[in-house]
Amino acid sequence: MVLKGRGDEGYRVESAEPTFEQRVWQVVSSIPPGCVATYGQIAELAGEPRRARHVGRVLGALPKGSRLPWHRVVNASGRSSLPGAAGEEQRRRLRDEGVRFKQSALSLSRYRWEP
DNA sequence: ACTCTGACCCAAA
DNA sequence: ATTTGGGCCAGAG
Repeated sequence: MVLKGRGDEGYRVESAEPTFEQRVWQVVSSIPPGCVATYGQIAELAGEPRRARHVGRVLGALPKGSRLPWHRVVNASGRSSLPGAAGEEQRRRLRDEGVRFKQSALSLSRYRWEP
């Protein structure tokens, strides 16, 4: 249970409805192996269309050894949005799940997760 | 209080 | 195939 101060409004308990961040975690964790989802798709599934960017921010804030399958999230063009080594790491993990790349881009029509 | 910057997206040009 | 402009808004300085 998390208590969060809000200045002049005292404290409130954050355990009732999940925050956007928590919904993102939930959605990402349910992407099956060998499938991918786009940032925009995650945002939409989390109930906040047009907030794709924030999904990226949430994922970027994940703790180092997170068990969340962050590598299954790619951008709308089927590419990794991570720079350099991180991007290669993501592609490596996806290849390990059977995803094939064509010049560092995968086919969304083929691998996109459809809940 | 304000500016800058994004693990983004998409329609239009 | 590429570029551009607008939408979005939480952090960091």
